[in-house]
Amino acid sequence: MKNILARAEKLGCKIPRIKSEEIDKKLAPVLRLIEDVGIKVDVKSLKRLSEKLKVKSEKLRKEIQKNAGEEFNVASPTQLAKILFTKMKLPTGELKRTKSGFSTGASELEKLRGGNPIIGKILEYRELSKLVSTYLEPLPKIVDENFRLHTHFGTDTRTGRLTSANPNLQNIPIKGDFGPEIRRAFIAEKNCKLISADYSQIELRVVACLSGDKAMVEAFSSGVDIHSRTASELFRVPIEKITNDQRRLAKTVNFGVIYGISPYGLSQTLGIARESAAEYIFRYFAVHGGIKKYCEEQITQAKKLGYVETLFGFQRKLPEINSADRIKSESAQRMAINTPVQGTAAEILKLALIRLADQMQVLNQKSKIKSQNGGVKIILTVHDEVIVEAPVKDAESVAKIMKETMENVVKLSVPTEVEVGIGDNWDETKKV
DNA sequence: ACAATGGTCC
DNA sequence: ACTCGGACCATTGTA
Repeated sequence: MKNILARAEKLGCKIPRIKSEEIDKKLAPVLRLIEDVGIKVDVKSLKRLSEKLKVKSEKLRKEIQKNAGEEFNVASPTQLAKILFTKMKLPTGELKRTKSGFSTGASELEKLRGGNPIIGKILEYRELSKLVSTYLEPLPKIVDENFRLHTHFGTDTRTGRLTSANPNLQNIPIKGDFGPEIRRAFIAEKNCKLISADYSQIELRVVACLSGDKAMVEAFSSGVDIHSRTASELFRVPIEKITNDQRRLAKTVNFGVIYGISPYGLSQTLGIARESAAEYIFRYFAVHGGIKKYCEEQITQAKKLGYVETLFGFQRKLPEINSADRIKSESAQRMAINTPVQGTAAEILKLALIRLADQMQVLNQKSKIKSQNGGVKIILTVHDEVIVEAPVKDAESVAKIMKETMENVVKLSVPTEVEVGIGDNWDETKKV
């Protein structure tokens, strides 16, 4: 059995000769610098939003209790379940169970929407209180004297990804009504811009590369929208006739592939029957034989050698793959599929960070940029994204350099496209 | 102090 | 008889 790097090179990839441990060693000082620089936050707007959402959520709490006809702790899943299912006798037919009773998780409550107006209010209450208690209240308390937040990165993950903690800046909201508003509070210093550069579909591109799947390599090389292409394959419809719903479903299937897809898992996230999910998977693998083969080979290797590895040699042991417990062995099988994908994508980003840090140092030594506003600085990274702060006048050229650098850090068998955006705040960098 | 539950991100 | 991968954090409720 050939290892993953040898296979990739046979497929035409140009991979720098560096091991994952070496990458992490070079990365350490880069991460330290990013942590020390930090990212500026508009504390006032966070506090303003916090107060606003607290008022809204308090109103909702009162309405919920009124509907329930009782004062109880809405934040307590046990008390909430008692109200919904014992007192109000809402239907529990299809609902998932927890150890103590019926689940009140969002995906379960979603099934009860329309059944009673209390459900929507609970979901909205949860959304608002989450934002307030996890982001809006804590973050302003931990900014430094320059209103900057300093995260702490870690490298001790099962796949080689980075972690971010105290605070975690890798799960700052982006969706919903208030996600963008929160991201608008992550701002550039005076006379500076934020530049965000993120790899487009990096994990799927890695799948294409590691598997050599012809249809997928062709899709990425031609530059079509990958989810629409998948939808066209699944529904056997020309790509121009794909509906939004079809594309959304195909997107979920594509993510499923990265995670080590199973009919049950896919049916859960799509909220469809297991049989339908199985049919989609069947169709997917009928078109993407190379990916099917990749999955099988990863499982075979894990069983034989006890581990799987990434393009740069990071290894993850998977002893449970030979377990008699099917739950455990199948879980290990999905890890065997996912770890090389997620891990390789992480390594690509790490290499990009190292190269970017080098380039920034060179840029800052060309005294022009240097003196003004402290020069160009990497201030955050979020799995497939790098955010830089740069003087306004340098923003355009820095953006170009970032795109160029990141796209060329490795040569996969498909293009590694990077999207860049410039703005006064994090949200703005994602627009246009 | 710790597990369970739930939720945010990529 | 039911898990789609990887993280961190808040709250509740039990120990």
